[in-house]
Formats: sequence, structure tokens, C-alpha cells
Amino acid sequence: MVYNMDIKTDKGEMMAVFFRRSRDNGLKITPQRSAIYQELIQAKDHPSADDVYKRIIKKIPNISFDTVNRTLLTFSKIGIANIVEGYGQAKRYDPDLETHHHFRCMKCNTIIDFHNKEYDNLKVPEDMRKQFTAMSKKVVLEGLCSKCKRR
Amino acid sequence: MVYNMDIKTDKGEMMAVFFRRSRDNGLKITPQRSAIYQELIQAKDHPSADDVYKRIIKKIPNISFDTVNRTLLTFSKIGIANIVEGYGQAKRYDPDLETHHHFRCMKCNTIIDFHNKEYDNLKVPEDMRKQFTAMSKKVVLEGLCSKCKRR
DNA sequence: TTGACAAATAGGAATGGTTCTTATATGGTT
DNA sequence: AACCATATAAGAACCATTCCTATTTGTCAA
Ligand SMILES: [Mn+2]
Ligand SMILES: [Mn+2]
Ligand SMILES: [Zn+2]
Ligand SMILES: [Zn+2]
Repeated sequence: MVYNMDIKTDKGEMMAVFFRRSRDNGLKITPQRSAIYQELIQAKDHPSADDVYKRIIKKIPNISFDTVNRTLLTFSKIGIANIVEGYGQAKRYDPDLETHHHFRCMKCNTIIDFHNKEYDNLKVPEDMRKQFTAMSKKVVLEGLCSKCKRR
Repeated sequence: MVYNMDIKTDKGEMMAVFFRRSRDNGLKITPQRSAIYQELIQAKDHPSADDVYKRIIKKIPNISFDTVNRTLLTFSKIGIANIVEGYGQAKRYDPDLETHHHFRCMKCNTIIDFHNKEYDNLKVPEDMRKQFTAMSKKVVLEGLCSKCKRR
């Protein structure tokens, strides 16, 4: 009883946050939005919009892909979901093979190189190294560049 | 693909590496390939395939986008260019707002969460903090997951 | 130096993901 | 209950990427 109460409570609280954040941002609570959020919080695989769409269409057969996509973007804008770092844009190529890290502007998509010894020397955690073969290890900072900050 | 360890920053030496690495991998040296590599090493902005195409078409007016795109992918395969971490796939959504980090499988695109105190506590470097507003700071590991490693 | 051939290219079509447009429907408020 | 700003469905448009195929070209061995 107690063991899955925790999970329920957790999800319940997430739903509460969803309702409050939506209200605070003047967003209507629609059956589609609620269903999409529920589907998202029970996913464990960082799903794409299309993944969510394919799952949710079983419950709401006439929902449109556009609604799922738009709603997920809305969730990221009101801070109840994140887009996994870097995804969703065209590939970007880097001829510099030296170890370095990137700052990425969320607004203008500029990618700025920086070097940092502490970051270079990070160890891959033991438990990760056991299971997986990490071929690259990078710190990614995301935010606003100086130009975009000014506005 | 044959890799080796020499990493050069001088443009002339980078070209030499390009020629040798191409030969080592049985790739023909074509005017298109050479021009694309030259264009890439003088770019300072982590260009997309389309960016490179738009620049290079001024020098080789009848080059095709497909050649530019395919060639840049080839460069990343033989280790003379990198694709900036994470780019180039569909957006992936994450309902977990707690601080955590990601391991991404380069083969099957699985994204695996992991937690790590040392990573969480990394400081944004002073010079970065002066110039930019960093809103997120994540460590990204890329490599092969246990499933894909087996093959 | 030349000829054969595997590899690479151009160009266009196909695919996949995302965003836009517009007519209709609806949640939240009065 | 009625209103209206917002949200939705459906499909078109758009953009990045990959695939297809006829033609060309770099490489290498003769
Ligand atoms: Mn870089
Ligand atoms: Mn995650
Ligand atoms: Zn910017
Ligand atoms: Zn994998």
C-alpha cells in the first residue's frame, strides 16, 4: 500500500502542478492537454512528440498530431517539461577536435566554445562506465548570449 | 574506419591530416571534398550542412546539397569533424524537472537518466558567467548502451 | 599513359519532423 | 445561458535529411 502510494502521490502532485501552472499562465484545462501531460509523466523514455501522439491516440482517437506537438512545446514554455538538451535542430558541425565545451544560446542558436580544466577532468561515474561505453563527455551550458540578453 | 590520434590546429596541417585520413579510409580526394573541408575549418560558427552549402556554392556553383551533407557526415565518421552533441534528431521531452544528466546512445538513440553529485555541483566558469546567462548546465555522455554494445 | 572500375556526384524524389493556416469547437467567465 | 478568447482538427506548407539512379571521376594496375 505505502509503496505505491508514493508513486501515486508523486504523480498526483505533478498533476496538481500542471493545473496550477496552467491556470497561472492563463491556459485552459482541456481534455487533450490533461491527457498529454498524463501520458508524458508516465513515459520513462524521453519521448518525441510523435511517440506521445502514437500512445495517446489509443485513448483519444481523433486527437491531432499538431495538438500534441503544440502542447508539448507549451509545456516546455511554462516550465512543466524540458526539451532534452540540443535536440530538435539541424546537425551542427565542428572541425575543432580538441577537448572543449559549448555554451548554446536558446534564442539565436549560437554555439560558443569554451575551455575549462575542471570540466575536462570530470570522471565518468563508475556505475555508468560499467554498463555503457561513453565515447564523449561534454558539459553543455544553455542560456542567453550577450546579444540576446540585451533585449 | 581508421582513426588516429593526431589533432592539429594549424590550417595547413589540418589539410594534411584531411588528405592522409581520407587515404587511410579509402576515400577519394575529390575537389568537392577538399573544398568542403576547407570551408569547414575556416568556419567559426559550428555551421549546419546548409550553412556550408550556402558558402561553398559561391566557389563551386553546381555542387549539390546532398554532396555537402553526405560529405560532412563522412567527415564525422572518419573523425575529422564532430557533430555538436545532441543535434539533429526530433525533439525529446522530459517531464522530470529534478537536476539530472543524460547518457545518449549514438546507435539506438535511447536517452538514459543518471544522477551525480559531482556533476550537479559544477560551477559555471567565471568568464562565462560574466558574458552570458546560463539557465541550464548539464553533462552529456554519448556512446553505446549495453544493448548496442553487445553487437 | 591509359583503361577499367569502384566510388562519388548531381539532381530530383521521397521521407520525416515541425510549423502554419483556417474554419470550427469549447473552457472559463460574466 | 451567452459570449469570446483560446484551443482544436485537418491539411498544407516548410525545412532538414536521406534515398535513388544515371552519369562522371579519381585511383590504380597494366
Ligand atoms: Mn566547438
Ligand atoms: Mn531525463
Ligand atoms: Zn543569442
Ligand atoms: Zn543503444
